[in-house]
Amino acid sequence: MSSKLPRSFYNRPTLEVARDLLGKRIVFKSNEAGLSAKIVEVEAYVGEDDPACHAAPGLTKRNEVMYGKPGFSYIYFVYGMYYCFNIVTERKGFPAAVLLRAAEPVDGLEIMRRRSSKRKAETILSGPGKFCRAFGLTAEHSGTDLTSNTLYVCEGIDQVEEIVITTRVGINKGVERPYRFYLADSNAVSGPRVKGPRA
DNA sequence: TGAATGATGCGCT
DNA sequence: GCGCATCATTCAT
Repeated sequence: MSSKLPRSFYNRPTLEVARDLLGKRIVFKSNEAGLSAKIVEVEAYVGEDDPACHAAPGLTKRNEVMYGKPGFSYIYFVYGMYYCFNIVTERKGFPAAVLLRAAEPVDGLEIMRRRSSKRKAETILSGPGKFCRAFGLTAEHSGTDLTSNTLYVCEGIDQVEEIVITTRVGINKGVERPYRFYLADSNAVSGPRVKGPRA
């Protein structure tokens, strides 16, 4: 078992945390399964001044986790059927988080495949809704401490190579901000690619 | 291979 | 009511 990231990792500027999460491994242990995956695509949502951030309207019941301590999960329900998994960043009181958009299966592929409508490994976790469905994460898991032993991030296995920085996907406000990060050589990235060869 | 669209429910004005 | 940090399916090219 490799080393779990400490809370200090998350208590930093959100754009740095987002970039540094690429290549790391997300781990979820439940009664049903032990799952893990390599993070290949993320987006940053940074404070009340970021119009696309859920904290833009100020503190509400829904977004209160983002105002709390860094290193906790923020999971919300969207479009009537999907969940999105985020990691809270920066100091308590400053609302910011990193959305996990895509990953590559490492452990528990068969269990993820059973929960997915997809067959190929590289498509099972290629999207924020698909990631939560295959991992079995729901609103029940929002507010979980990522320094716990059930849900956490640990050091990556492979060396991180080229990182692409571009604009976020699926939003209508704050579209110009370059807050999306992905690994250029991954075939599991969900959204549009800025450049590069086709898979 | 890409554009359009329906599914489906919650939070907030 | 409307909009939403989505996805799978359907239809067109």
